[in-house]
Amino acid sequence: MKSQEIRSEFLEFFKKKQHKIVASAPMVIKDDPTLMFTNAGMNQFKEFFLGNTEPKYARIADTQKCLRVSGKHNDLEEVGKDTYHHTMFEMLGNWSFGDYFKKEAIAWAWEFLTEVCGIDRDTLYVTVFEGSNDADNLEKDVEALNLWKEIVPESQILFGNKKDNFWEMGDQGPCGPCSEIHVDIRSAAEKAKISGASLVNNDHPQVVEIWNLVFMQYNRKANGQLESLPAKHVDTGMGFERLCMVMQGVQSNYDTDVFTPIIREIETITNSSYGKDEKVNIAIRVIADHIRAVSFSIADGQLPSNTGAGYVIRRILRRAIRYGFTFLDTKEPFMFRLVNVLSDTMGKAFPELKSQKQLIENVIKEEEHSFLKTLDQGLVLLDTIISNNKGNQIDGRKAFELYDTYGFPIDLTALILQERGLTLDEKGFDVAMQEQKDRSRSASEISKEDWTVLSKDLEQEFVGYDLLETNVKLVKYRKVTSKKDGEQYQLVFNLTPFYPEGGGQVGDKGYLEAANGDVIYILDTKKENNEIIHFAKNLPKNTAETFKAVVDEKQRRRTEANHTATHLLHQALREILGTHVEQKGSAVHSKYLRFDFSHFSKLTTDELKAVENFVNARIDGNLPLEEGRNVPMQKAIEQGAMALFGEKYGDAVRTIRFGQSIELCGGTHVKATGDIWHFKIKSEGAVASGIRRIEAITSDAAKEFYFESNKTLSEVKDLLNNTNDPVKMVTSLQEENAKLKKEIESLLRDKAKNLIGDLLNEIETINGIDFLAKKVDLDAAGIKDLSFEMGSNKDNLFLLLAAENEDKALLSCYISKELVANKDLSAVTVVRELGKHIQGGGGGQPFFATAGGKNPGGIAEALNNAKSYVV
RNA sequence: GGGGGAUUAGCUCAGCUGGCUAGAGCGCUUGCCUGGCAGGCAAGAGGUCACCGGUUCGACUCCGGUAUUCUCCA
Repeated sequence: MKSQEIRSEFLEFFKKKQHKIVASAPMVIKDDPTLMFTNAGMNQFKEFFLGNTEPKYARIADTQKCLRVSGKHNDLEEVGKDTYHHTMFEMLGNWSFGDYFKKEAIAWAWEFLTEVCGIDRDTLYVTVFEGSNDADNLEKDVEALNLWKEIVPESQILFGNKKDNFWEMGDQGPCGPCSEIHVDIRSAAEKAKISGASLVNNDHPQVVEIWNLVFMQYNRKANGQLESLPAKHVDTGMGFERLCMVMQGVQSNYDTDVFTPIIREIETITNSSYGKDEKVNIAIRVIADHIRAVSFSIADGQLPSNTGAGYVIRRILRRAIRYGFTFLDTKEPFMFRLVNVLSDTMGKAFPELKSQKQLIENVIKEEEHSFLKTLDQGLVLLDTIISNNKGNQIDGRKAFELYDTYGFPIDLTALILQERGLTLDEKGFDVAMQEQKDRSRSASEISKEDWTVLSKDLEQEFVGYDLLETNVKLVKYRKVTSKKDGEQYQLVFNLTPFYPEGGGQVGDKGYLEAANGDVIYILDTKKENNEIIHFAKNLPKNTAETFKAVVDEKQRRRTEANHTATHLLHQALREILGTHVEQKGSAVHSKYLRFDFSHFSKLTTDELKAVENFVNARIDGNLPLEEGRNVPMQKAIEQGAMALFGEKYGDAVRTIRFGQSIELCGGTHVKATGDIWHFKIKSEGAVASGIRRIEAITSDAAKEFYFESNKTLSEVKDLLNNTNDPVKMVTSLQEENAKLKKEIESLLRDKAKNLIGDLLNEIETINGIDFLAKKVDLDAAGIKDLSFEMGSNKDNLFLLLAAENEDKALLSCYISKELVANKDLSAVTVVRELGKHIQGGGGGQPFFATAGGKNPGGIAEALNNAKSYVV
């Protein structure tokens, strides 16, 4: 069976069991601070398990793209070395939210594998949780055991410990026992030698887990205790690539038709072959895996960058480039050429790959380019380190610096050292790395207390679209402590006018007012697992009373103007540049807006002007806001609303329309475009290959901008005697200035010549040395010029010049190089010794030195004593 | 968010421990030479040494801050 069919058979199977089939959520997570990427099929349903939101369907099934590269599940460095680890993979899953439980989950899993997929029953093993004797004191999962006994021979049922058979998504949150299904795909001969049962959960590449059925029945609290969940859920996950391996009768995920087209392409592009040399095999697997992870992330709108999720993507891409560089001898960008075949094979199930193909290629190519440059630079630096090194071990700290500051991969360093017969001080490197980690951790340490729940109000309504002020009651709160912000309280209300940060728009600020007039400031508002969390410095004294919640109106109004302007800008760009323009990021603050979009070249001045005019024309039109709340997704799309890739939308969406601009948007907007007042682009530039950024201002900020530039202009005009053409005036002033400068220069040159002439005449010859000590009326630079000029006229010159400037004394001494060499004279000693008379010190080079001092009265004395050096 | 590095001519970069009248290669301008292959020779223009402040007789160089950017950690 082809992988495409396996995927659709799975979805079809559960559709028949009354499951709603939903689309994969984006792989990059945007509204959960605890997680950067979707790392399990259940992520998009987390809020249902936590009970923050009521699910619309009790049964759901899907295929979810996942990425495991950081945090608890970190497989990155394993990928490629074996045949079954991946960064990105698909997770097939079926869910029950308070609906069916263990009985159906077990029976259906078995039915799908044995009847739909036709997998031999004798090759399957199942595991059941054995219970635990630790603090949790959990019982054996007898319920699951009995259910399995009905369909599987007991010899194929095994017991698993807490590590393998008790699933937890993190330190806190829902959890429960699980049953795994493993499959033994070894040859008959090998099966005869060792029983499959003894190899389950033993990292055998051909006895692998393919499906995990999790039975969520507990909630883990911050203090580590478990409490029973009111409604029990089922969460299952089956590795798609592994299932394909079993179904296609091959021994490795990389031999399934999910990967073979990519591998063939790598072989062609890099002129290598898979299956001969293990080092090459590893490199090819790394590249085949990573190109998927990176391409999907970019399609989800996450570009490689140097922070957060973007940094993880960059690291994955660089790891692949590195393997190519070392083992496939690729010294030019090549990964971007794989996007084509990837989009051909997976574009059907994931259309974002097809529509974003050009962008994905551009971004990857650009990254490859810059990393190859980093490698080049690193190779040079490593060469210098090696040639300056004594002994045959390289200091670990040096290697760490190379890695930390210049981004040169440590394994490449080790490899190169090995080739040259040197060793790396790995301990020193590890120590330095640990120090770096400790620094980062202590800087970002954050501790959260358990929520104090005051009432069980499930619906936390957002009323901020209509109200900026309303009475609220506290539902729950907790204290969080971090090094950066100190102690803060997170507050959740039954309803709130505060907009939580999202869709690029910043969270609202404002305050809470108690009945007695006490005020608590709300510093920021964010969304976490579909709850609106308000950040405050203090906790109200009486948490039970009703508060007046007031949003900072000025900031909100300005932000709204910028948000609406962002929509109009988006429309303008698509209208003027073309429909290839897609939003790639957006930041809406009260002071400015920032909009990133896909476009291939720099905008011309004319285009920028046209965009500005387009937006301002719509502002002049004073288009009213037409808001649709709870519009069915399908209907919104039919109306022409723009949905963004990498965003998660529900079935009912909110549409925002101003004239012809319609977007799906949860943000807040002006009542009519006239409120924006004016739109002004401040800058346009590139953020990545194929991505441009526009920064702009509106309303008060635009007023301020014009006020300021107008003020400057009037001041300039004022200075130019109120001319009505300041540009012409300044141009002619500049020309005149340049002319005058030249004239002054030549005059000064003449003057210096005369001065030099005079001074040359004053020189007395003492013992064959041309000597002169004199006070002149010049600054330090002038004296230097003069000295060097005179020095070029005389070969045996001893020149001491002094000057007085702003109550300070300056001495400078020039001694021709011949004298320095032959007579053992040094200008440095001269100025140091004579400097005493002016209460100062100095230095320089043997043939020219200067000294400064606080006592101009001593200049005469210093000049008088100069002669002693030549007599 | 935290650490480290970088910012010098249009471009790519030197400039050690504070004192060199801030340099090189490429590019540019001008002139001359020349049957070519990045033509040769000569002359020249081009610098707020990122910005602000401090230390010092003296800062491209040292210290603090800001901006931009690279990089590592989270």
